[in-house]
Amino acid sequence: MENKIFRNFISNKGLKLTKERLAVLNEIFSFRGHFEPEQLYLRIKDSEIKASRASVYRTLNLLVESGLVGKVARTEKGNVYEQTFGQEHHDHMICDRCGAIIEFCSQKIENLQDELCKKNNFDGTSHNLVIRGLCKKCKRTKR
Amino acid sequence: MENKIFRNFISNKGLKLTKERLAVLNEIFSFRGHFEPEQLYLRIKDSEIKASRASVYRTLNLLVESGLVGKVARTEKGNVYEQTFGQEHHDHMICDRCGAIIEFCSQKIENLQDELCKKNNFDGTSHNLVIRGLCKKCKRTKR
DNA sequence: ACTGCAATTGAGACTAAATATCAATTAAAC
DNA sequence: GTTTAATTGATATTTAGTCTCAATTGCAGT
Ligand SMILES: [Mn+2]
Ligand SMILES: [Mn+2]
Ligand SMILES: [Zn+2]
Ligand SMILES: [Zn+2]
Repeated sequence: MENKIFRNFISNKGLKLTKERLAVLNEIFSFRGHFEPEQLYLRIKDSEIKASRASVYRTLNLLVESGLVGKVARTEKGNVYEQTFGQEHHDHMICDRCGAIIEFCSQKIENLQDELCKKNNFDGTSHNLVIRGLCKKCKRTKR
Repeated sequence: MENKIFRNFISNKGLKLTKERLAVLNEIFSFRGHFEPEQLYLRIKDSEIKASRASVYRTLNLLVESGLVGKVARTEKGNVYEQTFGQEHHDHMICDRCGAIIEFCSQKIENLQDELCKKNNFDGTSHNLVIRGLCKKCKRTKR
């Protein structure tokens, strides 16, 4: 399914459907959850059809552009991504100490955002809400 | 005023009030708006009392810890900061076509975020909400 | 199936933000 | 003034991500 959408996206842009791009796509959609480019590359490096670090980064950008993958946040270390196709929309809390990521979704907040867009004559298509702080565990071990 | 708060913070932590730290503080509070560490350093390098790049970064962290300065966002390029003392908190809508930035603040959303943090046992210290789409002007000229 | 060619790949060079090192300096407590 | 631990700054280091470019490959046209 995501495969079909990607093929469509690639062909629409006049690009080529390479085995490396498919390798990245398949690796991402072989599991659920958040991931960093480097980790993704390490997995692909040891898989059947490999792709270089450069290709992983390049394909990742294409996937974000296609809407199949989303950039969750930019942490101290780097970017964090997740598959978005077939996933419920949600936002994130990120622990500044251990990097733990908590997912949440508030329909009330979503509605208020829509309201604010209307009030500002803004045609909102996407949003990104990240709350930072300390997770339950790290809050206890503070200082 | 911010000067006094900083002195207090420094002395409470058993640190030293150096001319370099004061130089960074004063430079930041000499203007309003967002800034990047490198730009700040370049300004300080040419000012009366100088400070090295290392000291600028180190002092910036202290200022964030003290609450006088806030980390606005982590962009592709690096961190963006702003003075928070005496400033109203707000979030942003960004136009994907022309880059226009609309600032807004919703106390209702803020409250809902606090609620969600409590529910998740998360000690939230900051948040970042960006809504993307088309601004009033670009919505009209669509495609 | 063959050809032509622009798009793509990958190894490694490169960039730049941020941190670490450490000898020399300095704030401040006594 | 003396003492001492904190601080500074020049420089080295780290590292996520981009860039380069010769070799390769997907694919449109025949
Ligand atoms: Mn998520
Ligand atoms: Mn806000
Ligand atoms: Zn944590
Ligand atoms: Zn616009």
